[in-house]
Amino acid sequence: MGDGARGTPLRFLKDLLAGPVLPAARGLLGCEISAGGVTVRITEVEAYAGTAGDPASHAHRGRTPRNAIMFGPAGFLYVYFTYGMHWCANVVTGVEGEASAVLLRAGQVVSGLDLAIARRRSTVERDLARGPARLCQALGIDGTAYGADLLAPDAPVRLRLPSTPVLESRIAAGPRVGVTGAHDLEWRFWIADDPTVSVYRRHVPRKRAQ
DNA sequence: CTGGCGATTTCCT
DNA sequence: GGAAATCGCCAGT
Repeated sequence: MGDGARGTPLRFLKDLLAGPVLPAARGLLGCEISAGGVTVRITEVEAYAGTAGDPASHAHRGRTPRNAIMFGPAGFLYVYFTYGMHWCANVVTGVEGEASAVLLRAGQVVSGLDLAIARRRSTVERDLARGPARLCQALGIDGTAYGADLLAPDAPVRLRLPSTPVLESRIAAGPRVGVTGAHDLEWRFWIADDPTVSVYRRHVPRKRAQ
């Protein structure tokens, strides 16, 4: 049974996610994520290296109840609550214990448009999943989806490869959004010229900052 | 178009 | 107690 999966799209996706986080992040572009009757084509992601010297990662200071799922195997969903009201979704990547993950920053709603519009205030189709919190809202993802197996057919949140892969030449890279430090790392990836990619805003400290 | 700011809860020091 | 991988609304250019 296990050998029967060799060479299949599922196996390809598993291997992609189990590998280094930067190729995994690039490979997630164009993939489709489905939840709550809505499917979104991923157009923008950010890589986080977990414990491997990335101060911006939630796992940088070690395992906590919130980030525990990141320390497990690849292909599971890490969702976190932030700014008092927003949920954001990550795909856990790499090997067990490494805690790397890819933040899903934006996408294009490709099915379940009515449901997505109902969950969001905006009726502007381009903005339905433009931003990590908006993407979760459009898909109806919240804390109950924490730890979902994205590759299981009966999971509440599912991930699948694109029907037509995104060409490497169409992938753009830049610094991560909202991250206080590590502006030199270009670990944000998006599909060039896609209108659903979120607008880049450099992180501005609210009060005094260094 | 750009930039500023309030909302509101959880997590961690 | 303070910051946080954000968003939507507001004002000014």
